[in-house]
Amino acid sequence: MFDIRAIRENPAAFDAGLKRRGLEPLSAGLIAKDEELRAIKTRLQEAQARRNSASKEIGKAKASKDEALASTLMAEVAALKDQLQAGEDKQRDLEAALERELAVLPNIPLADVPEGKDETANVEVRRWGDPKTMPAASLNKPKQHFEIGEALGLMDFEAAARMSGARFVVLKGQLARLERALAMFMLDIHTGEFGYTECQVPLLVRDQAMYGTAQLPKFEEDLFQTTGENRFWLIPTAEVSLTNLAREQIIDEAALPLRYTAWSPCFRSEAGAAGRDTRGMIRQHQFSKVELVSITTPDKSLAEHERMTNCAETILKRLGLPHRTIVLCTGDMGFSAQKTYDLEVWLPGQDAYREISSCSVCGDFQARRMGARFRPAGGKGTEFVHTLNGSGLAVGRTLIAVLENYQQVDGSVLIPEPLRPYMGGLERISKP
RNA sequence: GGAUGGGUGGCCGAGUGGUUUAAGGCAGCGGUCUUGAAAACCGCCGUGGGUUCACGCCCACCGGGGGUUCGAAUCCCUCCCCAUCCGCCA
Repeated sequence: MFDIRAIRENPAAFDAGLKRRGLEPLSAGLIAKDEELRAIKTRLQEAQARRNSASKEIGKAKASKDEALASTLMAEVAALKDQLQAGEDKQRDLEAALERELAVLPNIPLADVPEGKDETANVEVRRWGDPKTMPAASLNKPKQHFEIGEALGLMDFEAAARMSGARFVVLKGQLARLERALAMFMLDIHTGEFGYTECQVPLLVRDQAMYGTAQLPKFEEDLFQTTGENRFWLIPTAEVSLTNLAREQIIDEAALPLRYTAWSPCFRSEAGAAGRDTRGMIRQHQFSKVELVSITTPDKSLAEHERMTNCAETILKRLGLPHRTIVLCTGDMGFSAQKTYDLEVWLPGQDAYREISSCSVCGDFQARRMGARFRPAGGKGTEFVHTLNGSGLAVGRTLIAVLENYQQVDGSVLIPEPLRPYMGGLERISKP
C-alpha cells in the first residue's frame, strides 16, 4: 500500500515505478481524487466550525434566557445539517474509493532490480555446488522423486487422491520421518545460529491479517476459506501469521530487528496452475515450510535481506544440495516485494533448477497495511517498520531434492550427513 | 450452545448531553539542579486534513456504520472485536 502523500509529492517517480511493473501511469487519477477529497474536507470543516460555534452560542443564549436569539441560531444550524450530511457521505465514498484503488497496486521495485517481463529476464547472481559430484550423477538416467518414493513404497499419491483428490500425497515410514527431520534441522539452525525465534502460529486467520500481508483483496482465488458462521482463511504461508505479529504494534527501535521462524503447513488452491507440475510433490494444495520473517528499521532492511537469503542458502549448503541464487526481474516479483531472491535447487530427475525458497524485502508496504510501527530511539513520533519474508526452506521440495540428488543405483537414498542425527542415525533409506 | 461484562491517546484510566480544551497518572523527550546519577521541579509529548512566510489557528477522529438532538465519547439501533462464567470437547 502506498502513501497518497508520497504520490502527491513525487508523482513522476511513482508512475515510473508502476511502469517497471508493467502498469500504466495512475498518479494523475489518484491525485485528482485526493484533491477532490481534500477540497470536500475543507468545505466540510468550515460548516462544522460554524455549527460548533453556533451550538455554543445556543447554550449561552439559553442560559441567559434569550429565546429569540436561540431559535434564530437553531434555524441556522438546522440549515447546515443537510450540507454536512451530504459532505460526510461524499467524503466517506471518496476515501473508500481511494483506498480500494491503492490496495490493489503492487509494490515498486528497487532501482537495482533487473527490468523484464517474465522469468526469462531473471538474473543469476551466484551458483553453489556441482551436480556432477552428487550420487545421482553416476546414474544413466536419474529418476524423479515420485519414482523413487513410490518404488520405496513410502510415497503414495493414490491413497491421498482417494481421500483428497489431486495435489496431495501420503508419506510413510522413513520418508515421513525425513520430512520431520528436515524441518527440525532447519529450525535448529535458524534459531541456534541465526537468532530467529521459533513460533507456533495460527493457521487460520481473519480478513484483516490477509489484507495486511496483501494476499487480500487481490488474490482471494489462491486461498482456501472455511465455511460457516466464522469464516477463516487458511494461510498460504506462515509469512502471514509471522508478519502479522507486528500488526497494530509500536515497537521500540532498540527491540529491532525482530526475527521469527515457524514450521507450518501451507494451503494453496493453485487456481491458476491447472496442468502445471501435476505429477509428484512439486505443487501441492498442502505442504510444509519453514518460514523466516524479519521486522526491521528502514535503514537496515536491505542488509537484512542479504542476511536472510544467506540463512536460507546455508541450509542448502549444509545438505550439500547444488543450487543457484537468482534475483527476480520486475515482471516476475510478487505483489508486496521491492526485491526478491529466489533460491533454485538442482533436481537431477528433472534435469533443472527449481525454486525452493523465495526471499523478499517489502519495505513499508505491508507495514502500512498492518499499522506496524516503531518508535525511533530518542526521536518523536512513529515510523512504519520494514518487513521481510523468506522460505528457509520449503520442506516438501527439500525432501524432493534430497531424494533426487542422493538416489543410488539400487533405488535406495543416502541421507545427508547432517540429517542423520535427526533420523536416529540412519544412513540410508531403503525399501522396507 | 447459554449467560454476562467490555472496546477512550504508546500504556493505565476519568469522563452518563453543552458553556473549559478527553481530567489525572505512567512511560518517553528536552531542561533546571548535581562531580555523575537518582530524586525533585519546569516544559514538551496522538493521527489525519485545512490554513499560514512563520508562530499559530481551525476541523475531524473515543472499535466500524447508522440514528436521536440546536449540540453526542456520553442516549438509541446495528455490525465487528475482546474478556469472563456455565455446558460440551482434545
